[in-house]
Amino acid sequence: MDGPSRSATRADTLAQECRRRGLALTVQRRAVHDELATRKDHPTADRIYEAVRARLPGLSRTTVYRVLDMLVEAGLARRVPSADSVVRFDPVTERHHHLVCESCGRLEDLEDRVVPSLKIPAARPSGFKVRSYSVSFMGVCSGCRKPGRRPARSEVT
Amino acid sequence: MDGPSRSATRADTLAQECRRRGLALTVQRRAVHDELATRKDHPTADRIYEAVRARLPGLSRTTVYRVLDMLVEAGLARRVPSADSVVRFDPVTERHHHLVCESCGRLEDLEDRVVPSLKIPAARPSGFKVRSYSVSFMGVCSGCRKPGRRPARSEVT
DNA sequence: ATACCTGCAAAAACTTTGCAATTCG
DNA sequence: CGAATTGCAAAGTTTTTGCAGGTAT
Repeated sequence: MDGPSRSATRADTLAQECRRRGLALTVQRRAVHDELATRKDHPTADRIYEAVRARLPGLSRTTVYRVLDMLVEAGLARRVPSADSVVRFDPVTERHHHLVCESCGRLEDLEDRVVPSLKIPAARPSGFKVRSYSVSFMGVCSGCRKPGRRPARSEVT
Repeated sequence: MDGPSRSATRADTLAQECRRRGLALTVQRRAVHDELATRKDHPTADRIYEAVRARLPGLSRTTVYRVLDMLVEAGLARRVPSADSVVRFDPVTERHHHLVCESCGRLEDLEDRVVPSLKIPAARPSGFKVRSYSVSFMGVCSGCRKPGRRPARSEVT
C-alpha cells in the first residue's frame, strides 16, 4: 500500500523544484531534505546536522544551514517562529498551527481543521498585506505537567 | 491629561511585582522595564541595551538579559515568537496578535478585537493543556511592497 | 547586616562569510 | 568543461556563566 510511485513523492518534490530552478540535486540536499521531511519535531539546523552526519560523514554544518535556506526559498520548508534564540524548521508548508509549551519550549503541530478558519484581514491601515496565518496555542505539555518535573530546554526533542 | 496617579501606573506595576516577590527594585530594573514598556517595536535585548545605556552609562548587556528574563518570569513581559535567531520582547501581556513581514521580519501588533475569538481547544490527546493563544498573520509590510525595495533585516525597527 | 544584584571577562551557542577544492549537468 | 556547490577555517552575533564587589531592604 505504498507503491513505488507513491513513496517516490518526497524525493520527486525536491528533484522537481531543483530542476525548475536550475539547482543541482546534490547528495547533501537530498539528505537534509529527507531528514527534515521525515521528522515531526521542528528540528534546529544543528539537530539536522547531527542526524544527517551519521549517514553522510563528510557533511559540514555550513552546508546544512545553506541547504535549509535553499529549501525555505524553494517553498519546501518553513522557519517556525519560536520564542527561543534558535531557528527551527518545519517541512509542512500547508496551513497548520502549533502548541507551544511555555515551560520547556516544546512544539507540537495542530492540524488546521481543529481550528475554525479565520477570515484573512483586508489590507491594514499600515499598508500591511496579509497572505496567510498561523495560530500558536500556549500552554503546558504533558511532560511539564507532571508535578516536580521541569524539563530543561536542552532536554526537549 | 495624564495626572500623577495615572502616569505612576507603570512604575507601580514593577514596584508591586518586585515587592510581592521579594525582589530588589533597582535602577536597572526600572530603566529596562520603562524602556520596554514605552516601545511598540518588540525590541531585542540588544536594542534595549543600546537605548537604556544612553541614560544609564554603566549598564551592562548581561544585566539587560537578566532583567528581561526577570520581567518575563514576573509576567510583565513576553517573549515574542519570531522566525529569526534573536529573541524579541513585548510589554503587552494581554492577548493580541501579530503581523509578520515575510520579507524583512518586521512585526506589527494587531488588537485582539480585530480577530474573531477562538475557542480554546480542550486538553489535547497528547496531554497538552492550552491556556491562551496568539495569531500570527504572515504577509508583506508596506515598506517591502514598494517595488525594488527589499529592506535588510538589520534595517528593521 | 545580608541576601540579592550588578558588571566584567570569558565562554558557549548559533550563524554567516570567503575561498579553494570538488561535484553536477 | 563550466557553473554551481561543498567543506574548512575563521569571524560575527547573540546569549549565558562565574565570580568579586556593590546595593537595596
